[in-house]
Amino acid sequence: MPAKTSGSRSSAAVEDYLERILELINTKGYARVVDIATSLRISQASVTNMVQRLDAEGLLKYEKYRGLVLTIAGETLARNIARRHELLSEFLQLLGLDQRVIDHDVEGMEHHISPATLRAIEALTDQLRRRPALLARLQGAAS
Amino acid sequence: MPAKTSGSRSSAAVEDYLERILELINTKGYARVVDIATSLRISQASVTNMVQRLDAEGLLKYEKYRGLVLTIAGETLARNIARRHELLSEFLQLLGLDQRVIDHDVEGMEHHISPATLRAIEALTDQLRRRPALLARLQGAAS
DNA sequence: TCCCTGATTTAGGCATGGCTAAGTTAGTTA
DNA sequence: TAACTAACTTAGCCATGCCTAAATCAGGGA
Ligand SMILES: [Mn+2]
Ligand SMILES: [Mn+2]
Ligand SMILES: [Mn+2]
Ligand SMILES: [Mn+2]
Repeated sequence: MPAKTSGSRSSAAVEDYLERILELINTKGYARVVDIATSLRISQASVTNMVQRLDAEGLLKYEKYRGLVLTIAGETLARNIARRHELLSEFLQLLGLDQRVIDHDVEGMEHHISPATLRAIEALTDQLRRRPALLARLQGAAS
Repeated sequence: MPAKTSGSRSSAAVEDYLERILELINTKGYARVVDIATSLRISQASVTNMVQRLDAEGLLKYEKYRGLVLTIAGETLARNIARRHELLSEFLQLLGLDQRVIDHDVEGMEHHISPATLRAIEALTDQLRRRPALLARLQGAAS
């Protein structure tokens, strides 16, 4: 595994971990292995493994048996994926989709949205919010 | 590897292979290992491997050193993913995004769109086509 | 018919990201 | 302070997919 200065793109798994870790820190103040595992519905062993990898990649600081904190790089990535999640979710909510469907689809789609696409969907969402009539016409297709 | 009667969800890789195979068959009448490899930019060895797996899963019929044909199940899946690709692509084109960005994002997103979301985006696309004014207001954010 | 060569397959590896089972650690509690 | 236990780590596996290098096959030309 190279030193990973800044080049390599993050995988969907890495993004999901960082997103969840940030969320846990924001809601309960810390993110322990067991919390992350429960939240992502994977084993504690898998979390330990990934956390050690994220530490090696400089996305968080980890002390064995103790705890972890995101680095600036890690928090930046986490906020970025969180934003994609949030925006996509709002967009699909506007279309009247069932929240379970939204949660499922967004969790996958969020990893494949480039900045330009994100901006475009954001702009569209803004416009749609001002056009309830148009949105009403969409409801027939929802969920 | 279980018999795979019908239950297990297809992976993104499987969907990409099937989509490309169908496209090759539609454009040049057949899909050879070398064509699939070139088209997906992966090695011929990887294609042979996957093709044998798809045969085992009943998604296509494969004769070693000869050729392959999609089964009904395989063609159904292929048409399904092709449709998701097409629809997402049209939607993003409407938003004025650069085609390279679209191709890249769609290739990833298409694997995470459930039927309900697909219908909703389809309905939205239909409505947007009739509202050039609204779309014009979006162009500032594009690519 | 025999050979050449492009197409294909096989063999062996590697990275990612999961899992279970079996220890280890450390904070709480008696 | 000694032990209990929840949290954590380690060890060893597995599936998915992709790779390169080394065979093998098969169709067309000499
Ligand atoms: Mn996700
Ligand atoms: Mn997410
Ligand atoms: Mn794809
Ligand atoms: Mn596609």
